[in-house]
Amino acid sequence: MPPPKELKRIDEATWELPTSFRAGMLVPVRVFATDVLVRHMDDAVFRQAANVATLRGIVDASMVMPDAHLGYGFPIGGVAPIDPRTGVISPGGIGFDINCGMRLVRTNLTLPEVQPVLERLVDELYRRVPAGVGGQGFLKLSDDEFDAVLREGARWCVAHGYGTVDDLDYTEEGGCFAGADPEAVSARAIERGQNQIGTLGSGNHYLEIQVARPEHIVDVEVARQLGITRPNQITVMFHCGSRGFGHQVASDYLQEFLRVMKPKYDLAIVDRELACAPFRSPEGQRYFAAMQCAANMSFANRQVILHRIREVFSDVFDRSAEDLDLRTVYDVAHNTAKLETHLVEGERRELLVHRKGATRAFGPGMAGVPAAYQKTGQPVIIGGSMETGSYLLVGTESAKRSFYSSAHGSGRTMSRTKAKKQFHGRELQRAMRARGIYVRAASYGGLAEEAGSAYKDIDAVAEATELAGLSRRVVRLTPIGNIKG
DNA sequence: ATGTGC
Repeated sequence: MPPPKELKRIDEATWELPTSFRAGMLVPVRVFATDVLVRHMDDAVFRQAANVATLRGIVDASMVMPDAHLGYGFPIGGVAPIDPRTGVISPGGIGFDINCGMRLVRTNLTLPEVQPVLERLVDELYRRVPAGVGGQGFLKLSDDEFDAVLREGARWCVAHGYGTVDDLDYTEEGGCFAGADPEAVSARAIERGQNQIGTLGSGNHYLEIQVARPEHIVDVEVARQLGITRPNQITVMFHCGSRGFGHQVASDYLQEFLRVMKPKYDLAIVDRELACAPFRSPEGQRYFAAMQCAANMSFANRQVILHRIREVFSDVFDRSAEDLDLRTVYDVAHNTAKLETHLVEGERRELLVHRKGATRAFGPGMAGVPAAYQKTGQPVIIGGSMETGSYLLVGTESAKRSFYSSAHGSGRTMSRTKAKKQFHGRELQRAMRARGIYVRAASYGGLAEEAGSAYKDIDAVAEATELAGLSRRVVRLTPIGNIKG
């Protein structure tokens, strides 16, 4: 389906849908994408983004990132800044997988050192990082310990031997959202999440061994400052979130919001998937506190996964993790809502920025960017499909136009069902091995769903992200080993 | 995304 005829081009990679597009729109829809990406965007994305534009308290625009696709209520790749004094908080604008995010880890190893042991490395990682639906971790936490994880996130992990202070310095918010309150979390969510720390999950969650080929370095100087210094340097990237825990938190509050929305707050919504509550209401505040628990659970999850990665590399290379210089380049969330101060029409305003399938992308010099990256800007990670590669980028000053938000991945072009029919897991695994990518998967059906051709062209997404001014490319990372959830 | 849907 072609994009709606009301969509007007503003510049090379920016488009707008005016408020006349549908009844009730308070602000326009702003789409950041190239001509090709806009033409291939599911038309449901425009409809959903227009629905988001009707939410109480939305400021400036309902925004769409270059990799956007259909989501629950909001598009995946959607950004909505909402006034916290007058507006709402909506779980559909954050996603079921709260603080789903990416972590990039660098090593001082290069391809010739890793190639001979690649299969053993991937097999060991597959053994030590549980993947798949319902996967349970090695960490058995007491009720009190899990409570502390929800309050402290990755900080708890580092305090208990799973990582270094350095990891926290290179994690968004230091790996801990400050307002987390476990009192706001249901017993059922805790039951589901308690044994899931250190697990990858399923769907498009993965753990990947990558190589930074010299010809794929876009900005040598920035790459150097981010620790990518050697030709064919090996990196490890993984993508996962808050597992059943975040899913339960989202489900609990969606139900509650649907009950109270109309009778208690006279909130009318155009799609029930946009269920929301006033941010300042008791229900809104409790969801915000529970959502931050899930964000912290997710930071802890990625921190423990890194600990396992260090153990595996250390075993396989018979060298310490310090000696292998296994360091976090950055850990960044792409499913959150955060209170941030932004400049709107010359006025500084505190806004609740919903980012769903959208990466925070702070520019150089901004508070919240690690000291070592103050000059480069915050690292932004765009995860591609397991066959094609991923990008490391950095935030820019010009990203103020998206409230400092960027793309987060490739975005699907083919439904999971269609991909499963078209591809076969086992064959795909064989074909990938022949092309130099060794992949282990929790399920062959799940592997088929993640075939590279079921996704948008990652190069096109990264290029559009840069053209729209949302961030700047640093290096493209190519997979050589992959663990699929 | 998810002990995968009403």
